[in-house]
Amino acid sequence: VPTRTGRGKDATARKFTTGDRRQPRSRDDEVVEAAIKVFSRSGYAAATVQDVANELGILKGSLYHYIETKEDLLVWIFEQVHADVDEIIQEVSATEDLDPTERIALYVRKQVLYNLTHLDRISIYHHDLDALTGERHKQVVALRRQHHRFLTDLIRDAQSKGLADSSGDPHLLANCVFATIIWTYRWYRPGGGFGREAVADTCAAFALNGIASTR
Amino acid sequence: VPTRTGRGKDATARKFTTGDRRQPRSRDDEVVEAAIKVFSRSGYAAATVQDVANELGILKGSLYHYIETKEDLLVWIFEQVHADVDEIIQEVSATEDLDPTERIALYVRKQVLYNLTHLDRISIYHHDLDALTGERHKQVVALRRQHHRFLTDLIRDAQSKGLADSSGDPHLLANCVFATIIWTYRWYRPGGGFGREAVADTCAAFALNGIASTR
Amino acid sequence: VPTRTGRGKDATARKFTTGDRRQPRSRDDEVVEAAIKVFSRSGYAAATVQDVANELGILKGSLYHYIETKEDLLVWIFEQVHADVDEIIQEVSATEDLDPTERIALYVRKQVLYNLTHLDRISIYHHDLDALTGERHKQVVALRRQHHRFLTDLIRDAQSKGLADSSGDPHLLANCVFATIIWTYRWYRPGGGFGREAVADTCAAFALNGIASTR
Amino acid sequence: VPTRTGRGKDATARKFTTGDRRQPRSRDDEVVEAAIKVFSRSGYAAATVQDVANELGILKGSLYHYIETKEDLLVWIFEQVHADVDEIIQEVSATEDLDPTERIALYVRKQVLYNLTHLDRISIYHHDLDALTGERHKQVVALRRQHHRFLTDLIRDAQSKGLADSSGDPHLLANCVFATIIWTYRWYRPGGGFGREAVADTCAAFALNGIASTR
DNA sequence: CATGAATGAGCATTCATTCAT
DNA sequence: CATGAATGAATGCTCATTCAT
Repeated sequence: VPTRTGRGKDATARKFTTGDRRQPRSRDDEVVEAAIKVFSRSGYAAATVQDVANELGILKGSLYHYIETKEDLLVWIFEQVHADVDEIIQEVSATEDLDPTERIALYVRKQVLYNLTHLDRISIYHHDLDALTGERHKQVVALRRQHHRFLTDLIRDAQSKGLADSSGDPHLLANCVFATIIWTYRWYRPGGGFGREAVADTCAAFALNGIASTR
Repeated sequence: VPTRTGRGKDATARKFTTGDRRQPRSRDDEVVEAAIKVFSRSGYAAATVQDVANELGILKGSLYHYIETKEDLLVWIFEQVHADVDEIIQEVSATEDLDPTERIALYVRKQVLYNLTHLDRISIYHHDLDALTGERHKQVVALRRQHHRFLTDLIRDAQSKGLADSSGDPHLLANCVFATIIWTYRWYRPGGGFGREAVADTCAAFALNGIASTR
Repeated sequence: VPTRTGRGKDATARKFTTGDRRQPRSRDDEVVEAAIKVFSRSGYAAATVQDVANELGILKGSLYHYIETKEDLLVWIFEQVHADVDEIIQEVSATEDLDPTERIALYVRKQVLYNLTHLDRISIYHHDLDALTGERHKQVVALRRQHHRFLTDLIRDAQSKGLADSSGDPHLLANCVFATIIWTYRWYRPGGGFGREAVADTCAAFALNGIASTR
Repeated sequence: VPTRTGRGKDATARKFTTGDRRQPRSRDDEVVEAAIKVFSRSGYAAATVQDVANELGILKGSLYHYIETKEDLLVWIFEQVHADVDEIIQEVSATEDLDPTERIALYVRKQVLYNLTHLDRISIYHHDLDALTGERHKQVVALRRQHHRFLTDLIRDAQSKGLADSSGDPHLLANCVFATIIWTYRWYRPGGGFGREAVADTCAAFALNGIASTR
């Protein structure tokens, strides 16, 4: 396992065109998009820099005008997903007049919808974390811990308000809810008979019930 | 294209010492064990045959006395896990006097316990399926579909008996239950404060509630 | 079986600088030339890709910029020889006012001269045919059959015109003539006392006499 | 190309059961026979010791009870062929009342018949000479030079007696005659329509005519 | 920006050979 | 004699990365 002393090509953090904001699509964006397509197909380890270059219609050597290492591509994908996922958490936090369970349901729905709409990114995000090395890996783990805490707090809140069964440990339950959200990337097939909304609803209901108080 | 024209190493299928049966540990078993250790650490793609050989304390070339391809190691791991997992399903099926939800709870508990006890194998089993090629891949996918069907049938049964909420599609719910079971391999850390039994109980309760009829 | 799924290096067939046409020598040509030198020394099977790279003064890995497989080198050599040999046949066919035996003599002379001038290529061409696999092998065999037929027809023609002994089967005699032509690569040593022209003359006379009507 | 300092396993030269002499078939003979079968199929370089062991129905390691190196197998094959070929020359020399051309014809016939009857050995003998290393290689080359001289002398004799065209150099003509004899191993297919005798006759006639005086 | 030749380290796999049992 | 596990060197091939043009 190589060690990599993250000395980014650009001191300033890259700002990717994310989500819906329409901007003139930069070449950097296309590069990440190509990497997403390729890595989601074969996995980061099995994918080659050549594959990404092919997807872009340029030569392997030319790709190195945009990246310094193959891992850069992975890092940028993670950054992009993180930006999107953070935004979801912000939106859920900003919504007013919700009790904890309603907030959890909203979170699950939104996150599942995002996952189903960005299956490729999310596959990489959850499948290839361990391909990140050194500092990069630590950073992502730290961020995920934050997400975990966000959900754990909501669950604890729900429990204390009697809206959720208090016999389960909030950490364990949070993991179960995350399982419900995340695992979708492994089984959902677009155009396979289930609409995204239906899946999001079912997952939200399942998770909600899962932690529900069984009065 | 000449590759792989018979002269197989052993026509008869290998029988691995699986589960609890204590037998004189064969070298083949040690090989698989080493592969499990190595692959679970770095992933199949990133792991090298050299790594496995090192783990065994032999040379890379010597390992080829036991295998024909690196993929063989993966296949054998899958076979072993499959044997174990099939057995769980058999046991759950053979248990008498259970209503569908009780049976689901038993299945979740048993399977989660197995996963937590064999985190390494299970990581590989769920992480590196796509590294299998051709016929092997198809076979595993087919077997998993059987497992999916086993659970789907139980859920449908529970719904028709009023033991589960009928508003969710059994297929989607089965995926959610599997998520709960499987995802444990990604977050559970042995010795991290939660006992296996506690986790199994929580997961089973979560899954049960998840599909339960709530009123 | 995944091997070789397209993404070929170059869809268009390579055109090698063959025979006398003097052109700016392309790197591809140098690669083939190096392969010829190496393979003719030790035989295709015993030669290593490393050897060819050494001959070129580059690293083994660099050679793979030009080839996809070691076999490619062999194929290109065969293509080159075939182009040359076909041309000889064309020239012999195009020559006017020759009776069959004169045409045979011309063919033997030309072909022997070519062989002696390109001993290295021809050694490979006749020694390592069986190293070609699959379709490639079939193609070469088919082409050789054409050459065989060309000569057989000439012999038959000569026999029917009373210019050759009719008691010998044309196929067998063609093989004997080919033996005379081809085997030169095994015994001729440049600078060994015999000039190419002298050898060509002797071979032509030997072959001609060999099939000639003796009375 | 490795260098091998021939320290034979047995100081005394091995005596193989050759030709028709019926003796209790020793295990050594079987080993050589197996090697002949295998090497003639795939060539010495491409054949593996394992292949030979398989052919014998024993394990690779066991084969090393009979040989010291893979090359031993090749050497023994060469020894066997040489014994046979020498015998042919002895017989031709011993035949009385023959003029030089008759003697040449007899030699060609006998040798071609031998080749066609032992295609496998002969293929190896003529194809894999260069796989022999060091002293062994030199010895074989020396022996072949003797054979060449035997034929050259006959041709010179015939020329001086006016039985052959004197315009061709005896050395070159000898090579042409050898070509006719040897090349059969490359084109003759048993059961392919031509009987061995017919081929031998044609070759002898071709060679005879080839050197004949064209008065 | 892009090209494409070159690097060099690494990888899966093969195989002749050895040797304790 | 035979086995089969082990060796160790080599081989074909891949690929991330560099760089002169």
